[in-house]
Amino acid sequence: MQMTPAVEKYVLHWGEMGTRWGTNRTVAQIQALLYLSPQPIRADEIVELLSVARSNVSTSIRELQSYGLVRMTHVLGDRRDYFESLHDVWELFRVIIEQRKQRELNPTLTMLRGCATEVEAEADTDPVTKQRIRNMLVFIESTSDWYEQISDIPTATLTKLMALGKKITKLVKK
Amino acid sequence: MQMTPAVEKYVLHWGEMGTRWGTNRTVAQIQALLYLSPQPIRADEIVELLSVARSNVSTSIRELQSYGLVRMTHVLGDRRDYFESLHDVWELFRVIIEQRKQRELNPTLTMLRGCATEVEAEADTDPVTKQRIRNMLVFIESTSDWYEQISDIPTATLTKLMALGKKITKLVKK
DNA sequence: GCGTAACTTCAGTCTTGACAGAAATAAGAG
DNA sequence: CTCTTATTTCTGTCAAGACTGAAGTTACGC
Repeated sequence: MQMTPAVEKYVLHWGEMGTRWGTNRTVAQIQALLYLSPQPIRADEIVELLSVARSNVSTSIRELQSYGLVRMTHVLGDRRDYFESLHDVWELFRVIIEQRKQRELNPTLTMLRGCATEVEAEADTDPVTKQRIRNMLVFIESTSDWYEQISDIPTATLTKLMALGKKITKLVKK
Repeated sequence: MQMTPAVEKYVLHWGEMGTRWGTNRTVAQIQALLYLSPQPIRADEIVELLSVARSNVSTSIRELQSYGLVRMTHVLGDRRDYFESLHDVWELFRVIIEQRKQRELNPTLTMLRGCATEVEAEADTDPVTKQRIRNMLVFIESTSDWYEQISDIPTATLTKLMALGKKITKLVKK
């Protein structure tokens, strides 16, 4: 793997975006690097390429592994660890969405269900407020259910569905 | 508006989630409060309810307004500003997604297009890397196009579509 | 026009979390 | 069993940015 200007641009931008997506710059940069790399690469190479501390690479890779975005591999006769990212973009985003669902949607669902029942008993809560809580619950619940169903549709089918775009509404209009 | 236990729980959780979604705790808490409130509320009420500084409320509301999530209203004979959130959950999320698209997807598209052309000229870039950049570009492009088309489908239609779930694949399979 | 009420901007403080470097652990090789 | 190499964990530092309180604006009533 070598840092051509285009690769560098990609990695830096990805790092920037990573900070907006709830992870930190280094984690996102490493993922970008592994995504672009034709071969699995070692931690010490990453240290070189990104100019970050070895310890930082270690913890960042651990994070990426915990998300299921990065795998460790080995080379015969070499005891150092090699790493590679998922390479299929769809698969990549499926994993990311799944993670976000786990960490954001599910806790919110729990909270909303709690609120919805709790609020029934509260006589001093405005009915409008009660309704708003229910509306949000229904929304998050259906988003969650929808995702649950969509997540195991094969990539090829999803691509076709997306290509349909708004034409898809014709199905439901009639 | 009054802070019953359920409302408090909702607001606190929403604030927590807000930090993950790229905004800060107070901004998200205020949005939650305004969403739940049956009537528009004043800045000084928010100060009371959330125990934050007046200045903090001021800047947070400005941020919410800039996103298009919150509107200012007035009461006859009262020169203080009142605020209310969008109340339709679908509308709310449409606005949020649109914002994120602007701030994340669009810049990434620009970067990827730049990289894709730039990389063509680079003889020392591995063909695999080149392909990976193109793949990502295609993915983000189609996501962006898809959203563009979906975004102006009316709520009622979208609800029906989502209710279909994976049944929708039948359309494309044949 | 002066005083006051509503709101905003600004400057400094505090908190959070990313990161580096050092110390600790593990795992082979001889 | 000791030395070396690879990796991880820990601790302290630093920077970004959220938040407060004070100073500054604006606009309205009298």
